[in-house]
Amino acid sequence: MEPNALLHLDNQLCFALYACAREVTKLYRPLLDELGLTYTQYVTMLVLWEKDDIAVKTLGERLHLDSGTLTPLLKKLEASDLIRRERDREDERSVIVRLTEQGQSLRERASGIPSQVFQQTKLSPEQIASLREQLHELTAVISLQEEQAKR
Amino acid sequence: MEPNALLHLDNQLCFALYACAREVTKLYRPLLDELGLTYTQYVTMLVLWEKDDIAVKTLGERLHLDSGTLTPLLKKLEASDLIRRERDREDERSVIVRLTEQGQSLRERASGIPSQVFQQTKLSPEQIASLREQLHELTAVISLQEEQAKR
DNA sequence: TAAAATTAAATTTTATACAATGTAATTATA
DNA sequence: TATAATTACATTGTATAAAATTTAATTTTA
Repeated sequence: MEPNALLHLDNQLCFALYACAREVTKLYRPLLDELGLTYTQYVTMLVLWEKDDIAVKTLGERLHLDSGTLTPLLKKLEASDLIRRERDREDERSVIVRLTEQGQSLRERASGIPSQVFQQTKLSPEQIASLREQLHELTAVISLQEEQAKR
Repeated sequence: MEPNALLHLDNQLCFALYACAREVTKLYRPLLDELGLTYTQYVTMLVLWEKDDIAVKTLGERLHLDSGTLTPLLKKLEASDLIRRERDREDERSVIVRLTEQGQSLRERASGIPSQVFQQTKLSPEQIASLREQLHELTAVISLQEEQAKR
């Protein structure tokens, strides 16, 4: 093997992931601009479109994001009238997020986005699904490691 | 098919990538802390360890990063005495980056990192290689799309 | 049940990302 | 060859990310 091949950029899975994730995000930008959303705001809305009336904590677990990222992001979505934030009366430590009418209806305008991006990837639905599952598994393994590392 | 299944978070390849990339980066953090590097600084050093004496432009193409990200990052690496930045005398528009002695020698301290991370992924070398190649291909396809979109 | 521990958000700090703009140097062209 | 176009980098502004700290609320426990 070549000397130090393990340190070569193109041999790093981490870099392949890092670069690919950013390129894919870039594909969304022009589409999301029309909705007035950033990519992170978009995935936040995806979660809420599936089920709103959830705590910031729950959102964070779903998105792998903590309050340092979510709090300002949610305030912006609230300023755009897409969501409302309200303290949970049962447990005042929690903040509950719910969609406004506008937030609900934005879903329709977003509904065409996945297929538009899909076309640009030039991958088959099977390739997409396979890649997605490999990544989900890897993410799950790593999340578990990090969970355990905390103890 | 379920209504709007295309908009479900777990069906998005983009989110699988986005979440996985961040989790993998988190795995590196404790290891890179010992070297005093952030993840982006680490991949920058990987490029330079392969070949230094290159322009910021070249670095950016290799890393898919622009000067808005690289300029401050390189200034920090210079402040840490790992690199030097110098105008190209042949073409004063370019800035050439080269490793210092310290930058060179940091390579040895970094050499064990890839295998340490590899172990934590619980993937076989073949699975890693396969996933990496799928991501490289997808990145290449998308980069090409974006290249063409500019015209 | 009062004190200690835990939890959920918010805040602060540091470091990316990237679009848009500015500037200086270089190259192309009328 | 003067000027227009291009190029490389730096700067500015906006939006993440994530660690660390703070605050307020809730739960556990001695």
